[in-house]
Amino acid sequence: MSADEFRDLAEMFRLLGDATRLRIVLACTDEALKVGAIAERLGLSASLVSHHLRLLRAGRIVRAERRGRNVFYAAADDHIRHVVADMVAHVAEARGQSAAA
Amino acid sequence: MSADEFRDLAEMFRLLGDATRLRIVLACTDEALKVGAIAERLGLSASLVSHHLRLLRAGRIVRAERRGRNVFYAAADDHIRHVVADMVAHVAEARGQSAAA
DNA sequence: CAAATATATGAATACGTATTCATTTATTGA
DNA sequence: TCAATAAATGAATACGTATTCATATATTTG
Repeated sequence: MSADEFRDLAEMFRLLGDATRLRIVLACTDEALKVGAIAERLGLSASLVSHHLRLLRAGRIVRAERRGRNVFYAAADDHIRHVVADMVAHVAEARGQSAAA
Repeated sequence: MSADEFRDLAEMFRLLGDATRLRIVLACTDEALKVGAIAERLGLSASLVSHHLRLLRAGRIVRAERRGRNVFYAAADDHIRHVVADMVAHVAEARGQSAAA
């Protein structure tokens, strides 16, 4: 693995490792949502959501698309969706197998 | 996904999201290594490695086995190995496809 | 253009935590 | 038991960053 790949890998884990950001990512994995909708759905301020979305976009975990005065966010690509789904599955399996936290 | 699963998921990402810890995990994914060997290989103090290993062990990402005065660490199970390998592959693919950071 | 709405941004702060250093606890061998 | 080696631990610190608040920018509508 190259140094660049390692950097990307650590960065991706880091971005997903914050509970608020992870909730945001999970919220817009299946459907594109506008900032306000994410904020409302998760009970967060639009400002906070926007700040996190900027980081997620910079890390190419989500992509943004402007439609009128709204900006819709969604998982950046199938890789992201796949990775997140895999991790969810793995955690579920691991829990099923060998007990709790 | 249950609240417990979500907690585990975020915690796992968080633990892997630190570059030093990620290096440690990658170092002992394929073979069990003693603390000193990890430290030497990565150019880190044994103390720092030990601190990180404690967190990784608590998060059930690595497991420890004492042999004499050494303690060997390795990836906790096949789930962890699989997850890490998947992420590495995904990052490599993503880079191959759509450019740089 | 002015008002309204949605999002983004900058600065400030509060909080967590990675790292270091000093010390302590195991474990082995003399 | 004593010395030596390996690992773990606690406290202190330095650093990053999540969150909030105030403000700015874009976009549509009257």
